[in-house]
Amino acid sequence: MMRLYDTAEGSVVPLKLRDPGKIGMYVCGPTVYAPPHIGHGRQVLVYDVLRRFLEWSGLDVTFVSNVTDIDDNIIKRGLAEGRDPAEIAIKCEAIWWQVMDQINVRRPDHIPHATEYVEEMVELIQTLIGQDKAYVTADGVYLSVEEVDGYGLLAHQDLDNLLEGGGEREVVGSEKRHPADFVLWKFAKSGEPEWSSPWGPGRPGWHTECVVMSLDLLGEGFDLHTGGLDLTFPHHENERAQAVALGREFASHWMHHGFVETDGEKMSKSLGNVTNMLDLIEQYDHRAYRLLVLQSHYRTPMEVTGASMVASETALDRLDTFVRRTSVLDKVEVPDALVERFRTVMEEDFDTPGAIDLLFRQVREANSALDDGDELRAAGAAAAVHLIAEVLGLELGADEDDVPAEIQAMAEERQSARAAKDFARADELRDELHSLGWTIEDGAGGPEVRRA
RNA sequence: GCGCGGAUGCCCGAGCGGCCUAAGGGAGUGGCCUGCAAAGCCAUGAUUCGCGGGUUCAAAUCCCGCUCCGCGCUCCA
Repeated sequence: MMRLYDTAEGSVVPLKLRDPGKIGMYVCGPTVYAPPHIGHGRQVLVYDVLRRFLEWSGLDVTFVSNVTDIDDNIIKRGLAEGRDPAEIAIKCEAIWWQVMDQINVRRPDHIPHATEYVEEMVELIQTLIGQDKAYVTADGVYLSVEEVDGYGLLAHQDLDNLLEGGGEREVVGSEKRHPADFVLWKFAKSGEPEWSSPWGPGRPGWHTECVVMSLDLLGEGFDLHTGGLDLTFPHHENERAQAVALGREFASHWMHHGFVETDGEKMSKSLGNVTNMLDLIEQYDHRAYRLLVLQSHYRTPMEVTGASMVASETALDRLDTFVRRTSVLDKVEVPDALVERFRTVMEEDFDTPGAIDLLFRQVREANSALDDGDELRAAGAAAAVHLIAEVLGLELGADEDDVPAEIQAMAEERQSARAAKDFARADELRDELHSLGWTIEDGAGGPEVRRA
């Protein structure tokens, strides 16, 4: 039984399922107005791994992640660059999926777009107005937060506290009934994209999107709602508020992941620590960031620097070398004890660092066994490594390039030189191969040539 | 100001009352192996867990105060 920290509860609790054997999860997806950054990267990686693990556990997972393609940020950028906001959204979404493919993040089962759900959103707002839980003002339609039981559940603060302090929330000169009331429908200013509604042309508010789409695709009382820590309030609070106002059961479990930090150091390409996923993938092994994300617990802040990316790549080399070394072993079943350890670790608040720990221990176990000539023991540990890596979405053992004839010839010449104890010539050839981008290692089974 | 979370070796990062003489990864050092390397293995590395108090037979882990950092209270993964 999976246990997860629930933001509403403030503690780790069993993840209860509405329908046994099935789980519906809603992951707040991107607003497509810029390329994904490493924060998005952590987000998609965390939930991609969770999904893979839940499926491996035998659950039938419905994974929904939206694309926000109506938003102030998109409009703002369109205005600034004199472009059609819709075109920006389409382009940015294309880049998003391109990045997802490159980092081996699986596509959601459903990808609802805000633009496809405007009618349903209007309907929802209409219902709320009919119940006098929402009201129309000069600039839009607002939800009356005081009508909502337990508003502040996720924020862990009451309404008064939420209003004090640093926020720039509009209070003075507003027609809002309560300062915390939030917008469900924004009337369009001239030049802005608009959809028609009974109250006037405009666009839906961000918080309305996700309630409508999650309830539509996953149904009332769905299992798991996730997102970044920053979405807890107001976004998720306000989604819930609308559902509660409507008298509908919303998500039963709230999961939030921590932020990515960069040591106060400016992230820049020249420093080798970049914030943009496109640059990150270009500069490092596309699996390196996944491994890095996996190595820290999803709820704690995580440090990303060029150095940690390089460290992650080196660890990946170790894993790839291991896979190469063990590929000749007979395939055996993963020992039950290891399967259970993996499951136990992961089920306790999604402890991926614990899983990575287990993974590397098995690597050492197998290498050690191999050094001792115990292939059977090595095969079991190696099988565990493959299982864990697969469930975590880590692709190991990169494809080997074919060795060209001339490279092969040089390797053979080196071997002859070694046999003749002409080590000077042998080392010369090894250096030459290296400068051509090839590595040669003398293993137990003879020299092995591969791409450096 | 209020709320939530973080501070652990050279770096990343687990641990969250006794199994901690603190996991795992990366870097370093010594050794085995190797013609030399590489890979791999073994060993080594925090007597200490931001600071100051306290509780306890026992604290990195609990409580109080403080410092610094992040997030939220406005759009944000």
